[in-house]
Amino acid sequence: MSEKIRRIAHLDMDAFYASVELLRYPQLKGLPVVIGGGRRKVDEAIDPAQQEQPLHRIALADFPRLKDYTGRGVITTATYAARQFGIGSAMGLMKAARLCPQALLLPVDFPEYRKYSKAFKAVVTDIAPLMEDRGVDEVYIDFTDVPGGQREGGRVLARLIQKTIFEQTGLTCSVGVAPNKLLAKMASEFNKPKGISIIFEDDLPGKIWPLACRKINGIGPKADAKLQSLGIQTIGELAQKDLNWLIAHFGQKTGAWMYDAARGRDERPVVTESEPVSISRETTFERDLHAVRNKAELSAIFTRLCEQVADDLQRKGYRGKTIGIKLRYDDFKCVTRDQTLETYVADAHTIRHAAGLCLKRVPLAQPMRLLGVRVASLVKADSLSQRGTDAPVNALNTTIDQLF
DNA sequence: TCTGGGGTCCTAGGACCC
DNA sequence: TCTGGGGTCCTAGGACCC
Repeated sequence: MSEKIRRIAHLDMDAFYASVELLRYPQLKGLPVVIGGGRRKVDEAIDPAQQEQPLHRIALADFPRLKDYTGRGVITTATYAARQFGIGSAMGLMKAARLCPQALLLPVDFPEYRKYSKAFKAVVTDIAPLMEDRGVDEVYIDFTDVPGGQREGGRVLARLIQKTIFEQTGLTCSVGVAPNKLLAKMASEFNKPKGISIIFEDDLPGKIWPLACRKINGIGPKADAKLQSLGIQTIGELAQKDLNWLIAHFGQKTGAWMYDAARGRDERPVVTESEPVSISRETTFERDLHAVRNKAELSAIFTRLCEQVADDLQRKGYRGKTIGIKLRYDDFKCVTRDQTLETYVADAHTIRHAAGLCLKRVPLAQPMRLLGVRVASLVKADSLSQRGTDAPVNALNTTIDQLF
């Protein structure tokens, strides 16, 4: 019997939101469909007489079209048929409407996607318990010690998971299995949709080095542009640079990380649980607002954001002591301010007060398009002193808590 | 009528302490 | 008086990801 080797899988649902919508609206199969905006905004694109109807009861001919949409918003997902028109995710809806006015427009329905997300993750953990959640449609799975996880480099187990997810949810996914997360993530992209890719260490020169550096999870547009300006296009070219050269150009941490990444090295474990670092709410306004001219409107939005954050904190059982705001001006420039309090809080009033002080430290002459409220330095509410929600957490309290 | 919302992590400077 | 460190916390900005 051969020795066990580390086998990490990355599983990525195929066109997740669109696939969930197609389960509900099979009549949309093959048509250009775009998902984006909220139901209310999308409603405005429907005949007023139909607006109270659930979408599934609206005839295909009456479905909202991209051309009838007005306002801000971006595309979350576009079906393959829509992509043929040059439409892609993160594109503005208005721009997409110019490219394909007749495309059908569906509102984003997060509760529905979450339902399917839970369902497919339950299938995964049933079969392989060491799963790391990477968002609504992605997970890492440690195959190493799972029965069958070593067979054919992980292909047998990947096939089983794929098949069971399809049986339970009707959704398809792609899986990459490799010696670590870095390579598994790249491998899952290889044969989309419904793909399985198995990568071993020896595959590095043949399958990884020809790829663009941008395929490395963690190299984004900025780092890629800088690499290109240094004459590096592929991961193979990156792997030819020595450590000190990379550190000189990208800094100690990033340089060393790039050096390892290009060699397919990554020791990060699959993490099954983690605590949140911050909780926030933000909103882009329907139109740009000005601190003086639109004071009442802004104030109402600001209060609502604080209430929502407070509600999120309480619902999830956290308190935080760093309160911050974020705003984006009409020219898309962004500023943040934050302030750390003496105590951990989770109530809307305290948050609103602290966030208000932050807002006062920011230039407000320019019209803005977005406002956000954030609470960080989180602790679990039940880990705090018993003496009620407002008990100060100062040095003395901490000492007492530790003593008893 | 360009450009959402919710996150994490890193850097870098200053304050303050040892 | 001058000369260094190291460590932690706080704050602002930015890259990146899903």
